[in-house]
Amino acid sequence: MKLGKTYDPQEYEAMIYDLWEQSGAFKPKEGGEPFVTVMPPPNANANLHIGHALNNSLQDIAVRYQRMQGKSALFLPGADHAGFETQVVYEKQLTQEGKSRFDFSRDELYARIYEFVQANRGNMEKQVRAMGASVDWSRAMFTLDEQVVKTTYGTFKKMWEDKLIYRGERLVNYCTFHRTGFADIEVSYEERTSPLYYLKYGPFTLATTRPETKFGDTAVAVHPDDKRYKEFIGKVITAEGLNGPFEIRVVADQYVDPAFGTGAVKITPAHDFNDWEIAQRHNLEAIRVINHDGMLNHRAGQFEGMPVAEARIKVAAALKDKGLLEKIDENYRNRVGVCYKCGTVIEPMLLDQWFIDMKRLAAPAIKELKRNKIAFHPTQKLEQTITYLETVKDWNISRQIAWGIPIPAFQNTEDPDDWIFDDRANQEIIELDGKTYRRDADVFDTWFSSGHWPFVTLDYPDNPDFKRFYPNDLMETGIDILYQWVARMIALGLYVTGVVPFKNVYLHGMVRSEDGRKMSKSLGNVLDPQQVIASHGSDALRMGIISGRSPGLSAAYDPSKIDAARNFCNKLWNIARFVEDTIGDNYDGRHKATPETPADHWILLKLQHATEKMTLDLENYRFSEAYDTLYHTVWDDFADWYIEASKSSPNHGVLAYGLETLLKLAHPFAPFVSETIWQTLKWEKGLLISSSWPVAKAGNKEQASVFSDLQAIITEIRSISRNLHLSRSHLYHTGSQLLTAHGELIARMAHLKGVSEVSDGKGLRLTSTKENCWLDVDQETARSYLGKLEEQQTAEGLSVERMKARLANKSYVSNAPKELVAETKSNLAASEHRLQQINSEIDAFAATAQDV
RNA sequence: GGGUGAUUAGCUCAGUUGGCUAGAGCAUCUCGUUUACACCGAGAGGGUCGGGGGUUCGAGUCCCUCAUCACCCACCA
Repeated sequence: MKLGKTYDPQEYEAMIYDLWEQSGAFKPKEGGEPFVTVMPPPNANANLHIGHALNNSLQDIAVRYQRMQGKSALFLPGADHAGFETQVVYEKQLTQEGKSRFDFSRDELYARIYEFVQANRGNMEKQVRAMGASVDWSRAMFTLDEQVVKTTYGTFKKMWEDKLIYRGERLVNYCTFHRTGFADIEVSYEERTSPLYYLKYGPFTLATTRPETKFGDTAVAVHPDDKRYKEFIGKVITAEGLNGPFEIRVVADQYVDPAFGTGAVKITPAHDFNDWEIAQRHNLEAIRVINHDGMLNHRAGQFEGMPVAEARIKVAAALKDKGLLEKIDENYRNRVGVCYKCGTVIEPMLLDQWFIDMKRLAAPAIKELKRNKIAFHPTQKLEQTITYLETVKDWNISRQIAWGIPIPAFQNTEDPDDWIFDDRANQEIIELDGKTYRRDADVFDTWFSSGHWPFVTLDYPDNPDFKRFYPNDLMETGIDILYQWVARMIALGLYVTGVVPFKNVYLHGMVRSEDGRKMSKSLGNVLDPQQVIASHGSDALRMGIISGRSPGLSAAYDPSKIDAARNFCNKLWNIARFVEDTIGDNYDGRHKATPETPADHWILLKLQHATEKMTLDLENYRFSEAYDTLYHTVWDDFADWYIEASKSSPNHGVLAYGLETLLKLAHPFAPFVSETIWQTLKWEKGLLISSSWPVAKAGNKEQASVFSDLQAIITEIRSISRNLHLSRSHLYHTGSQLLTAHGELIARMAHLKGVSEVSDGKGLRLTSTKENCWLDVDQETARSYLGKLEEQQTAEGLSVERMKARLANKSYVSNAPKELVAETKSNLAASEHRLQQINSEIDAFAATAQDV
């Protein structure tokens, strides 16, 4: 294969992915220690966003690395039916057609959404492929697959039997637009200005933001110690209302803050969470005033059929007319719960729902977490997860939507209290023991079933996959769903399987837009990964997106990093072109990477260090650091130094070995370009994806340090040349073996006319080396360098002073590690030598200055 | 109200257990077409690591404190 001048990802990526897939490399190999990670399932019918790109990249880097380490690596893909999310999308489409979900029965709606999802499926998987994810497609799982449903039902039944699940009428966060309840965690809050109305209630004045709920009031509450109201506690008082006088109880409760408003509060148990709590304590009736459509009901009399917001104003006005409204504080700020999808104000609504007793479910999980059974990256998130599980309230898992897994609970049509579990949930009506049961119309919260993901994907409990690959090694997902998903997976996984579901949790932060804002569809600043892949290639996206990123921290998307990564691919490409050109078509002695020159030793040592560093970083999930090492080893060490040096004396074995090593190190990060190049290596028959992680070959340290000396000389010459605007100067030395041996190399790399031996030095003496050598410049030109030399003299002098002071400090010498002290000593010696060189060079100038 | 994180070069960000002259990419300036690459090469400039205290031989890193920003949790009638 003749390689083009620049790497064109478009030309190779699809082909390479096919090659991998057809080779079976994505499947875990038989036997061996497993490494397992399951993909957080992207929405089946939506496009991947940049967060998925980050997620997939991190997981795939880990998997490819572990695969090359010889593990039986499994990256298991999936697709999410995404319950409510998808239904919302479908509802929008219905709206455009002038229809509403309420035009259909839940079963009809389910069928329609199913078709909708089927029609749009496949796109997402294509995009996962385009990102290079090395997933085992044969094990792909959809969150509505029979396996998932079956296992979820099994858990529901087990929890039912363990009394971890209960059905009850409770206040639930309810969106009157979508007409479904939510879990606490799904409600978002907005700070708003809400008028605070002061209502007259018999002897009380009480402050409320919700006068329209007064028809559901069943008490007035005061603080037990509030002297103002002592006489009323426990009494029933009479107050004037809109429709004449009414009676209401006065209760005392610690919850009431005497300092807020008037210290007296109306209690509406059916529409306020705190009031509900108080009602439980005082045995108060709960009267519904608001219907599921968000309208007031008959309880509100003349206001029946009015939406809440309108009723609020009208009720206040009516109260005012009757002289029952004392005042309105228009500037009151409070936080209002809203639906995270549509922004509709969440109404606390009394509903019969299924709840999970989270205290009991979470307790064993908390215990395991405290025993450090799961390593968190970043580590601080462990503590936060524990705190969350310790304080979490019971979890409402019923959703009044169509798109989801039906709840396998049936109610006796004759006896509302008679609920049974039955997994024939595909039927609406079942008969049992001569009785008729009707299925609960609701579906599960999608997070209830996705809480099973780490094992349901492995065909829990009987499939050998489960026994082999559970628990997972790595769960990688966004930090935004730590509680929503990760915490619940841990609790549910432990409950169902008896083992925590994964050993490591890696939480990536959010990818923000370039200007640092949140990326969102509504802001119109989302970035399509497909576009990045089209313009820069998949590898560039992978590396650019993980570069400089820390777990748990949000960071802006930086296109310059994608550019850099694209250029990096091209650098690799051209290294390959050079190496393959240099070693020629007949090369086949790849095992003889015998170092000869100092440069050979030096690059072997560099490759060894890079391998060690990257291995350590990848083992510890420090992706960005590993990439950084790769980048600079490839670019700075191999391309800029080794290749340039090898133009003087090419060592085919080391060049080939170096290229192979770099391709291996690069492969987890840049799988496409590395594999593409690998396929051009004549002596390699297999696939890079299936090859092994490099084993470091050590170079000789002393030989390597000779090359470091040469680098110092070359760098100094380049610097002086640039500073003095020299071009093609000459270097003289007085019998230096180093310079005699490597004159050609230095001349080439420092862009000199030549290097030659003389009996007496003249010109500008180099100060970075122990060798006696001079750049051939006239006194006039050399003198113009004096300023620079003096700067160096000052800096070097400071450095010497600092190190001397340090070594004079007895505490340092006795407390600091021995190696460090030794290093300081040798650095001091080197520094002193350099200073001496600089000093004598400056003195020489002074001498010649007097001559003039 | 409680909690967590962030504050490092013009911009976006690294910096693992405290270790000596704090890094990267991009941007800037100067030069350069020497048989891989202009998606390039060489050189250079740019930071009192948010402020103030403390611990230590040594602090970007640990402790205290203040400030600013971000996020999470609770949720105010």
